[in-house]
Amino acid sequence: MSNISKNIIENRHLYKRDFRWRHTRDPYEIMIAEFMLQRTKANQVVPVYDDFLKKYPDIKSVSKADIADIARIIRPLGLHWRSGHFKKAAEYIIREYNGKFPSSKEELLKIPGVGDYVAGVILAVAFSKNTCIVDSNIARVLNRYFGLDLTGEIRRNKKIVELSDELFSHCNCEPKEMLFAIIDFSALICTPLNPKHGICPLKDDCKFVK
DNA sequence: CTCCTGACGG
DNA sequence: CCGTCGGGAG
Repeated sequence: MSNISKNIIENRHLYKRDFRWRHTRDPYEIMIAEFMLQRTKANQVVPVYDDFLKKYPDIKSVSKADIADIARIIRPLGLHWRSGHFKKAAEYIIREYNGKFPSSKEELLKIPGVGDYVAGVILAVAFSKNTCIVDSNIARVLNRYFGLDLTGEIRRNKKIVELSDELFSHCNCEPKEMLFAIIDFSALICTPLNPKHGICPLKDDCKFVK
């Protein structure tokens, strides 16, 4: 495990991506990005994220927003039922926490629209807390690397969750660095179709290649 | 056709 | 635990 963890960080330059939402530790800006990124490609989110923060720069402005206007802004992303989450989450945080984000997973999970993944990202990025984070990409990488041969919806598989937990606990870096590194690795190298084995820094230890 | 930094209701 | 939501890109 320390091997894959180390390799993913050290070869970061091979698959580095950069996004605006990675330059903030403001939980509000992180939450907005994560809402938009659910089942959605990051490049697709870029212009929408800019538009959204321009109109709704802080949590108070969203709490007073017109949901129809939010829906209009995020329409290019699909999954339009998400538009309600933005306002409900903002209202909830203002009502329960006077506008200041809580820093425990238990509390974060009570925020409308915030599930296991978004809560984990907020903890890791905004509060530098090492927590288990599993998305469909991370699950795919671990499934392949360790030769688990799982199919279908593998994100909630117990073994995958354990491995991800180990992966993050073995990283001697900010948890967000591991998060961004493995997501970029999975998006650019360990792709769903036609993974790029030729330039993959993990191929020597990866059971999927063999 | 599959897939995208998932969350929710049933 | 499982089906579903969704537009856009490849």
